[in-house]
Amino acid sequence: MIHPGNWLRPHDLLLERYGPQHWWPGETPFEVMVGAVLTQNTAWSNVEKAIANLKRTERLGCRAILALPEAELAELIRPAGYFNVKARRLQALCRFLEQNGAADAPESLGRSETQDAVRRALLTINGVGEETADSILLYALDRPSFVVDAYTRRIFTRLGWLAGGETYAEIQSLFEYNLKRDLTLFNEYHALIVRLGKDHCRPKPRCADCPLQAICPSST
DNA sequence: ACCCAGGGTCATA
DNA sequence: TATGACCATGGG
Repeated sequence: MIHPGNWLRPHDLLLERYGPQHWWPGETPFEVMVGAVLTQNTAWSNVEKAIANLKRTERLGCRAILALPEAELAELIRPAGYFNVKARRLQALCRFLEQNGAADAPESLGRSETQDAVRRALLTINGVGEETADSILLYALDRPSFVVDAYTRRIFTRLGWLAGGETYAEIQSLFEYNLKRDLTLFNEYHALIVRLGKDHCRPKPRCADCPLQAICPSST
């Protein structure tokens, strides 16, 4: 471990500033899963347009998405970018849900299995990598899996708590080892990291008025 | 006209 | 295991 610091402190500082985020922005577990795929390397504002199209046409359902020709699905999600790739990924996800008896109740996926088993299963879906799997686990299935995204890496590298070259699994382990394994904590922590990232931790940092100034070396 | 966003896959070495 | 090309829209 590079940094022996208090890994809860950033969470507390962010919570103080921003308040509870109550993530994920989505009304149902299935919508969360769809959003997790659509937001891959894509601004959330674009994902919202795509999800709005699915809702407007009453296609925001597992069976509805499977019943749609791939090209038509791609057209509906066009604003989210990579629409051909993502149309295939969404149908792969829905096929997986159906094959696992969760087509009519996505939130029930893997209820009788361990978290690790569900994670490994999710990772077999084409288009579901580590971050997407963890986002689904945490925000759609209520499983305490810590989500690591580009903001997490960037923010904690700037804090000096990461070297920058760590793998996803290494970073996730650092958080999970140094924090109490708690659904609400993991949920809020990642949401707050994204909130901070959008305001202050773009590639060009805006350190002025950053909530983490108290513990950030670049603010001196 | 750039740069970037809440990644993942596949081919290649 | 580790890079690099590729996927594509919309907002700053």
